[in-house]
Amino acid sequence: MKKFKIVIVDDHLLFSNSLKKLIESFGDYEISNQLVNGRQFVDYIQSSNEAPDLVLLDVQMPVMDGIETMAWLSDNRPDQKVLILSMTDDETTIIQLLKLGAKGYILKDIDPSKFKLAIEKVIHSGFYHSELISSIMLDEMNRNHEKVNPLNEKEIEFLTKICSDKTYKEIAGEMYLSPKTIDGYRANLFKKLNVKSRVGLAMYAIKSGLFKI
Amino acid sequence: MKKFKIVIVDDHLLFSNSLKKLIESFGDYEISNQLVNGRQFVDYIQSSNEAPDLVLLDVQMPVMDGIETMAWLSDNRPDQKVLILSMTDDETTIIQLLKLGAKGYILKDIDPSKFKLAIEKVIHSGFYHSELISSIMLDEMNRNHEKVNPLNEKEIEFLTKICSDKTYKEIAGEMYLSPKTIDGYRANLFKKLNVKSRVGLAMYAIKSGLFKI
DNA sequence: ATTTGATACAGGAAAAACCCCTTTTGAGTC
DNA sequence: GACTCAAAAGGGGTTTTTCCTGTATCAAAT
Repeated sequence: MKKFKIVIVDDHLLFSNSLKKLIESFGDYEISNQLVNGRQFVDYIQSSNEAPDLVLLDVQMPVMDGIETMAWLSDNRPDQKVLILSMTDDETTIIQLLKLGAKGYILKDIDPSKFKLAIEKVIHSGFYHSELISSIMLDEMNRNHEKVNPLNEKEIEFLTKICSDKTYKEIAGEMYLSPKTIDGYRANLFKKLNVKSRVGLAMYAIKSGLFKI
Repeated sequence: MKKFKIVIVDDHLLFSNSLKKLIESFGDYEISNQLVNGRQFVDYIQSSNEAPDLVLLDVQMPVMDGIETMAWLSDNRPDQKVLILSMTDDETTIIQLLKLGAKGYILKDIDPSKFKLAIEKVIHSGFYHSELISSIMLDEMNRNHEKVNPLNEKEIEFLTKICSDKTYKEIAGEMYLSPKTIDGYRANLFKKLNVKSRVGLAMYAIKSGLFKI
C-alpha cells in the first residue's frame, strides 16, 4: 500500500527531524519534505506537482509564521489538510487558525499515541478535535454575537514593536504616526485583547507568535 | 557493545518521544527514561541505582525548570553529564547553566548531525562547545571583572510577578513590602539585566523561563 | 568599636503610560 | 454635494513608572 505523504514545517530542525523518525515508526506515513519556515514551504508547494496528504505546521517561526502560512494556504490551496503543532493554547490564535481552515490543532505536549490518532483523523476524517479545541470552539460559538477582534495591519505592526524598551513616542516615530494615534491603537488593543497594561500586550504578542523571543 | 544510557527531561511529550526515535536511530544509545519535569527527574535519579551516561535537559518546563534541576544536580550529582536543550540563546541563562556544571548547551534548531556530534562529544570528551557557547563564554571572560549578576530570592519572586497587568503597588502588597522597596528591586534589575523598562523585565522573565507563558 | 555592605524604605520630581472625550481627514455611499 | 464610517490626531487629566538621592537597620568583616 502506498504511504501517505506528510510535510513538516518547523524551524526547530532537531524537533522536525525527530518527529520524522516518530512518524516513520508509525508505518503508514512518509515525510516527503521538511521546511523551516512558511516561505520555504510556499516555495516548495508551488514548485511541487503533488500535494502532500498532510501538512504539520508549527505556529512560531521566525520568517513566515503559521498564521501567515495558513492565510496563504487558505487563498491558494484551500483544500490542503493541515494539522497545527503549537506550544501555546492562546485562544485567539487557535480560533484564527481554525477560521483559516486548519483541520486540527495540537499542543507539543501531546503524547505520541494521541498524536498518531490526530494524524489519522485528519487524513481520514478530515479533522481532529481534541477536548481543548472543542471547548474553545464552543466558547467561541457561545459568545458569537460579541463582535470578535480581527486585528488590523497597523495594530499588528504596533504589537510587533511593543516587546521592547521603546516608549510609545519612539514607536510612533518609527511608524511615522502621531503619539496620539498610537495611544488610540493601544486603547483599542486593550479592549480587543482584554488586557490592562503594556505588559499584557507584550504577553499577547509573544503568545500569538507575533513577537519571536 | 553495551549502549550508552540517555535520559530525556522535557515537558513536550511529542518532542521527547520523537527525539527518542532520532537518538535510537543513531545506534549507540538507548533512552533509559523520559521525564516531563525536573521534579520527576529528581525522583527518578534518587530511586535509580545507575546513573545515566547523559541527561538531555530542557530549560523551559512548568514545574521544576532546567535551572532549578541543574542546581539540584550540582549539589547532589555534580559529575552527572548534562546537555542542555533550549530554545533561547539568552546569555544570562546560558552562563548560569554552564556555571552550574552543564557540559553543553544547544538550541533546538540544531541539525541532527550536529546534535549527534554534541552527544558524542559530551559523553566521550566531557563537553560540547558550539560556536555560540564559545563566543558567549569568551564575552563572559572578557568582562570578567565587572561583577556578574546573581539575582536574589526576592528579585526572582518579583520577576515572576512582573508579567501581569498588576501595578508595582499591587505587587508590593502581594509580597508584603513597601512600594519603595519594590522600586529598589526594579532599579537593581534594570541595571543587572541591562533593560530600561518593565517590558524589558517581562521579556527577561520569559526568556529565562522564570515566567511560563 | 568602627567600617562596610546589603536590604528595606522615603521624598520628590519628571517622564511615560493610561483614560476619556472631541475634532479632523479621507474614502466610499447614497 | 451630503452622509457615514473608520482611521488619525489632539486636548487635557490621572495614575504609574522611572529616576535620583538619602536614611535606618542589621550583620559580617576588620
